[in-house]
Amino acid sequence: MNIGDVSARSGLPAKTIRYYEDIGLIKPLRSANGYRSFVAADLHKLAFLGRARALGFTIEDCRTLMALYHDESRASADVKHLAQEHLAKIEAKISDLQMMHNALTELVECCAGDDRPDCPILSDLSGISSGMT
Amino acid sequence: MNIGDVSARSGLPAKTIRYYEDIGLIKPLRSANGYRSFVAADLHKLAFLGRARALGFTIEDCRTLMALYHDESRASADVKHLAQEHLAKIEAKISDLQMMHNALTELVECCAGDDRPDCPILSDLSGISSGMT
DNA sequence: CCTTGACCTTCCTGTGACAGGAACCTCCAT
DNA sequence: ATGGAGGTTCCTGTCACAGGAAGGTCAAGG
Repeated sequence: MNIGDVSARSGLPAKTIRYYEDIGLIKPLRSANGYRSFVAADLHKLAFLGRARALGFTIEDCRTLMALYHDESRASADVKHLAQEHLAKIEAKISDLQMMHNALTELVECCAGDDRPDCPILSDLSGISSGMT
Repeated sequence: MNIGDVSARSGLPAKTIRYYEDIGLIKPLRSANGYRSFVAADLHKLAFLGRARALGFTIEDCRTLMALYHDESRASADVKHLAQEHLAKIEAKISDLQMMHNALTELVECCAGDDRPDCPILSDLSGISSGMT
């Protein structure tokens, strides 16, 4: 199977698949013409990677997860631990974004949004302490 | 004022301040010895940038916001519009992260986390359709 | 006067996970 | 033979800086 087919089946761009080979996540064989030649196991790995990436795991996490997947003697605790650390990072990001969202929403609600120049958003950015809690 | 003082007062790393000059966000004067020489207006701009960045605005957004701030004839609608677009992006990111969080939380909760190899997280990643809703 | 150390300068590289595109090769159908 | 759709490698760009090398500058202490 060529990269185009694999791309269509896995939903991953060909660029991404080549990149994954570059960094050693997959090792497809080569045909005589130099084309990458993918087998079912490669497809399976790519699908695994696609799902792990969709859950937000980093490439290095993916590498570890794949290693664990292929390690018959793994402990599920290791997987769970990795996932929990990842969850903590997600929660931190959500928290950051939520705080930005709250602050920005309040400012937006205070802005008239008309053709006059007065703007609480700019006032806030410029360092006016609004005094409102 | 030298970059170290400005860094301490603004809370921005010296690296960041130099970068902001590189990309034209600030234009501090130079002393005879080649050191950057910051005045109050520079400090004010950096504080503005720091707050805008803390709200998650991109550098290009910051550039626009500063231009609007210095434009006496601006319409607050323009500022509000920019902020609302940014808010929409924040909401999209939160939504993405929230979905990851939900999916991952469910998987983590189903994982025993002991020394046995069986792991629903890996099963899911490998493509097992759990059938559970 | 000399040195030490803190501060400053520029310049180059690396980050994460690819996307875009150039230049070129290969295959299949007509 | 040719045209077009695939494939290949390689280089650059993204975003907002961080890290570090190599070297210049300044004030204080011996």
